[in-house]
Parts: sequence; C-alpha cells; structure tokens
Amino acid sequence: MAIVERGTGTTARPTIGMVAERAGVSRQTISNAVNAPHRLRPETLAAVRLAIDELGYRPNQAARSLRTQATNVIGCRLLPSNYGGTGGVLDRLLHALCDTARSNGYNLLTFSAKDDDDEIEVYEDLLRRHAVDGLVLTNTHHVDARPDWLNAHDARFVVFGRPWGRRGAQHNWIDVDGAKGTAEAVGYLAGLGHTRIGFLGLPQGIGVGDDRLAGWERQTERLGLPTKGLLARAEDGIASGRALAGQLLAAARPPTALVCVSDAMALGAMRAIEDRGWRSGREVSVVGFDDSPVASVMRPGLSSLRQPIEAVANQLVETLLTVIGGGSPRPVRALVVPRLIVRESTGECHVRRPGAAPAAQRGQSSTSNPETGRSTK
Amino acid sequence: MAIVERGTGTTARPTIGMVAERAGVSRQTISNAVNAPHRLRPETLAAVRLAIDELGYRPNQAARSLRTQATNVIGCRLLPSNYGGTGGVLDRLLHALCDTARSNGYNLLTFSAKDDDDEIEVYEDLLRRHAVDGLVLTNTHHVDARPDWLNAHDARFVVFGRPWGRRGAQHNWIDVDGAKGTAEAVGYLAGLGHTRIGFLGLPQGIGVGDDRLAGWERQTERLGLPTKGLLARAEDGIASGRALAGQLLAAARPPTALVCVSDAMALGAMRAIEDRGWRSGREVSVVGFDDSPVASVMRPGLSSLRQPIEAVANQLVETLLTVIGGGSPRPVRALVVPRLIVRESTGECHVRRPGAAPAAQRGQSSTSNPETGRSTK
DNA sequence: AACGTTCATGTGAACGTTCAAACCACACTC
DNA sequence: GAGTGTGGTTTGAACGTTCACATGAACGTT
Repeated sequence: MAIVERGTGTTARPTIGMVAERAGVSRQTISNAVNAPHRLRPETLAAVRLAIDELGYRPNQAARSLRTQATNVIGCRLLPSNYGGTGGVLDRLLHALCDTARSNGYNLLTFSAKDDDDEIEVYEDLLRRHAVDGLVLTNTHHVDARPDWLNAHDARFVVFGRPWGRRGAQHNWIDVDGAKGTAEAVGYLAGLGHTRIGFLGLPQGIGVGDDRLAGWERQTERLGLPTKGLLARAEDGIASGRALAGQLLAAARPPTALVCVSDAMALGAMRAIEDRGWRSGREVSVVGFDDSPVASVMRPGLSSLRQPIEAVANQLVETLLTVIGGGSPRPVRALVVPRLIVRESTGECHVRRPGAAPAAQRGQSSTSNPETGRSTK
Repeated sequence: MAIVERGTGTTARPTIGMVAERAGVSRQTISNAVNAPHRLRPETLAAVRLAIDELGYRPNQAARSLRTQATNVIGCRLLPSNYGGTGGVLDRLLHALCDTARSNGYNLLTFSAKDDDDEIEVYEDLLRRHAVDGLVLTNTHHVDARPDWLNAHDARFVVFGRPWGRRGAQHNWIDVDGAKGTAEAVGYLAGLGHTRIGFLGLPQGIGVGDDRLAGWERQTERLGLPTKGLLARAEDGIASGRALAGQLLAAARPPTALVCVSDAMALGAMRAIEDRGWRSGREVSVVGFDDSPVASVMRPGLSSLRQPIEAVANQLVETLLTVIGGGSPRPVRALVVPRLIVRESTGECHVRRPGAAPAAQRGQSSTSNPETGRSTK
C-alpha cells in the first residue's frame, strides 16, 4: 500500500481516475464515496474504500478548489507575539484557531503585515487569487478600515474584537467582555475587604481600555466604593504602570488594591509596590489582565483575568464557516466572559477601617495601620 | 477599477480570458505578462498591464496550482507557545518564516498536532492532497521519526535543529550553535572576574542540553577554570532551576556565576539567589538561554543568549525553495551563533580571591565578602 | 529569391476534480 | 401495461491556468 516508489524520481500520486479503474467504477463514484458516501450502495462503497486505501488516494486540493471554488483555507494575520501588550493572547488565539479549523477540515494560512494598510493589501492578494475562503480579523481599534474594506469586497470574515466606536457595524464579531472581567476583579477584591480599589487604565479613546475601565466604574458604584483619586491612565507598559501606581500609592489615602488594564501595567504596579518596600498581595493587591505567561512566572504570582480564547476560537470558526457556507441566518455579536485566575498578588485587606461605609473617613490615612509601613524591610 | 459590484450577490472575479479579451490578445500572452514579462514586446506588455490593473486581475491560485503542480505554500507545525521551555523561540521563528516566505511569493500554512505521530499524519494528509510544496520541521530530538518518514515519502523539507544522535542524516538542516553561545557566556563572565562558573543543564541525552553543556565544558577548560561541583542537571523548569541552583549555592565553595541551559532554569536560579538573600548580578551572576520575553521583563533583567531566528528563517526558506525548485546542489548543514544580551543579572565578580589560580581557597566562603550577606534585605 | 533564425503571439490540450444531467434498473401506482 | 418515481451509477463538460507546440512576421544570410 501507499506510494513509496522512491528512487524512480517521479512519485506519481494516485488520481481519482486510477482509483476508479482499480475499483471498476467511474470517477464520479469515487468522488461520491469521498464527498457523499450515502449515495453509494454499501458494497460499492466498501469496494471503493478498499481501492482508496490500497492506493493511498486523497483528492488533489488544487483540482478540487478549482472546481468547487472553495479552498478550505482560512487566513489570519500573525501579529508580533506581545503585540500592543496583549500578553500572548493572540498567540493563544492562533493555536486555538488552528485546532478548531483543522477539526473542521480547514487549514490556517498565516501572514504577517507591517500595518493595517499592508494587511489590506495582503487581503486583496489572497482574495483575488482565491487563496482563502475566509479571514479572521484580530486587534480591532477605532477607525478601523479593514472590516469596511472586506465588506466592500464581498469577503467572508469574522472579527475578534468589537467594532469600537461604531454602533451599527454590519459584520460578525466576538469579543471578550472586559468590563465584566474588571467588575469581577473589583468584586473579588471587595470580598477580601478592600474598599479603596484603584484602576490603572489606558488613555481615553482606546476601546479595550475604556471597556475595562467601565467595569471598574460600574462595580465600584454598585458596591458604593470610592473612585476619587483612584484612577490613573497612561500608555500601556511596565514603566507606565510603575509610574501611575507610584503616584496613586504616594497619595494621602492610597488604594489598597489595583486593578490593571493589562499584565504589563500590573507588572509595573508590582514594581511600584516594591519601590515602597511593600509586597504585592499584602500591603497592596494587584490584578492584571490577559494572564500572560509572565503572570504565573512572576514572584509573587500575578492574579490576572484570563480570556477564554479557546471558546472564542471555536465561535469564530463556527461563525466563519457558516458565513462561508452561504450566509449566516442572524448576525453574531457575542461577548464571552474572562475568568479571574487568583495568585499571590491578591490578598486580604489589612487596613482597619471604622465601618463598612466608605464615607467620612477623611484624615484617616491608610498608613496608620500596623500592617503597613516598613514592615517588610 | 476593481471589482466592487456589491449587491449583485455574485462577485465575478476576472479570469485570464476576460483580461485577454479586453487587451485584445490571447490568454497565453496574459500568462506571459504575469510569469515571463520579458517575452512580450514593451507595448504589448504595457497594454496587458493596463487591462490587468483595470480589471484587478490576479491568477486564480487553484487553477495555477493544478496546472503547475506547485502550491506556493509551505507548511509548518505550530507548537505551544512555550513548548519545552523554548521561551517563545518557535513563535519568533514562525513570524520570521511568514515574512521570508511572503517576500518569496510563498504563503505559510500552519497546523497543530498532538505529538510527532499526529504531525506525521498531518504531513501525509497535506502531501497527498498536494496542499503544500514543502515543510519546515522544528523541535528535533533523538529518535525522531519525522525526517525519515518525509524522506521515504519524497517530500521537500528543511529542518530547524540538528539530527541529534545521527551522524549521517540525509536532510538539510540549520541550527543554532548552542555550545558557542554558552562558551561566549562563560568567556564574558570570566572577563568580569568570575572563576567559579556553574552550569545548570538538562538530563543527559537531550540534544540541546548536551550541546549547550559542551560549550561550558569547552570554555572552562580552555580558560583553566574549575568545573568540579559546578554542574547540575535536571528537567527543564523554574522549580527545577531553583532547586539545582540552591544546591550549588549551598556548597562550601559555591559558584559566583551560573550559565543556564534555558531562561526557565535561569529564572529558577534567580529565585534561589533571592532565597539566600542575595541579588542576581551582584553576589551571583546568571545567564539564561533563548532571551524569552520574560528575560527583559524580570527585575533584575536576565542576561540571555538570543538566537538569531530571523537569520535562521531566511536560510531555512532559501534552502527549502531551492529544494522545491529542483534539488539542492550541495547539502546544507549550517550552524548560526547566538548573541549574548547583557542585562542586570550579570555583573562583576566581587569575591576576593588570593590569586588567579582557582585552587586552594577552601574555607573562604563567598559570604565573607563585604558585598554579600544580608546587605539587600 | 529562397532559406534559416529569432522573436512575439496564438492554439489546443491537459492538470484532477466535481457539477449537472442522463441513464438504467427496479418498484410502485392507477 | 403504461406512467411515475427513485436510488445508484455513468457521461460529458467545466473550473482557470499553463505547457508544448504551431504560426507568422521580421530580419539577415547565402
């Protein structure tokens, strides 16, 4: 069996015609055996299957694509591993997409691009050449030209990420509910006794940042927790997080916990905490976002909100294949919720406070607590 | 221009025939304009190019593949991001492969696999279906069935990684010279005054581990440095590195520097150093391998050996395309050298020693140094 | 003027598959 | 017994390219 024939130079791989001849039926019957087995009489099917196995036949993808106009390939841009501080989320997505695609009989074509315009150029090339059936977009942002371009060019695609700043976007998308995530983090920290919970966010106008901030705002309000002087925003990054956290912690009434828009910010916050001779998870708790590989490697380990990327990938592929298959019945706009992974960077609040009510504690600095101060140094 | 036509439902993309008609020439002339422009008279070429642009024509990949038997796609297995503690090296490779492939007119098809056998199954599928022209293998190890299988099935491929344990392997490979890297690290540390330089390695029999160990052995011997009691080996991992380093550092005459087979090991070593109340880069220096993202994020930053992955990817693709194009004139077995990225985890040796000779300093524990001890806590 | 050479372009076939329609045998209906 | 399905199989064509070869014009040589 199989097609070894090494040494001859030419490895003639079997075609449908050769299988047909061997099985004593027509080409079309072989095709049916592969694509629509129910059409064949059981005995015929068995005979054909035997011939297929004996010759090791698989349909030539190019020929099939040419005829059916389907390539069984979906494309996805490969982004730099820690692009925009996403902490490996997109890499995880890629792996998950691969798995899901393959189990649906599709392959994943990856490509890189310098920027969005370059990405569109690649799309144009791939689509014109019929090299892919559909595309997965990631890393959406405000004024994103890509979905419109794809719509205008009648391409099949799904998007990981909301159409930030555009209410009535006409494409299918799936995203992680960042607000729900940060809200959960706030709730968890409140459960540990924290009342002054700060937030390190991104500059206004960045979709992801605004979303995650909204969860903190919503939940602090719901729980009646203070927010004044507890919010700081800047570009993403470790240095940035360190600076912001440094400011907040230096205030008269510093936060005892910080929810951060990213793991990078959170790492910076942990450094700021160390800068003051404190320790994350004791004097000040920290929660990051994305559960990047570093989070578990840090010491103390960084509690972080993990995006359910595998679930996202499943939904993306499922939706995309529906669209490719002939149009989705109803538009997909789905939000999946992240999960808080608790590590050592979060702990009980040790700051004694008079009552549960967050009001009227002016002048009572948190540093008056015996647990705080220079206890660790 | 272009092919918008939205709303009609059918977006009839132009074929070579339509372009031919518009330009008033035959199909073959269009084909020549695309594939062998030198054959055309300048005026004809210009006219054809105009028609191509006006219609936005690109050759249908499936049709072209069917005719030419070439898909212009190369395949590569997607490995878990930090597979086997490779610290993101394979992700970097993937990105680089993408870039290089694209600039050569090829696309990259990625797939995942549970294990080597599963990977071979994917190969079989891809090859039988003519879905790829060639493959890039990564993560080679002892008793690796994949190259043999591919050879036996007449596939075109290149390998990133040496054929460990097999002298006369018949395939093209490119690898990073781990030994040269660790040798450089030892040399650098010796230049900083270190004489007792330890090595944290992997269990014997793992190709990468043995290779990197060899560099340490070679260089210490060349420089006349001691090795006794300075080598420890175990499975890769942070916990592992911490334990090994802990042992070495607890000895009567501990090392003042540690070269590690991986960044994970190095991170563990840094923890062991902290465990003793010391600080990496002061009492004990540490060098990792792979320059994973964590290395630059750690505090202190981890000095590490960076693999020149982009150069590797270039060579891999170049070699593979030669093989695909019709056989390489001479076999490629190339080693490229890593580069030491210096960060804060390496510093001058502060241990006073009687002379340059590493002998006879028994009883003189490194903690007798003013810089050491409980200075940091 | 007849001939070979070169260059530019055209013609028919082929790559391997699946689609649409045709065919055939058989069963069921009236 | 003619008409109507129906499941199983075959037939010819088509998908959009490029290959191998044919054609024809232009040019220089003998």
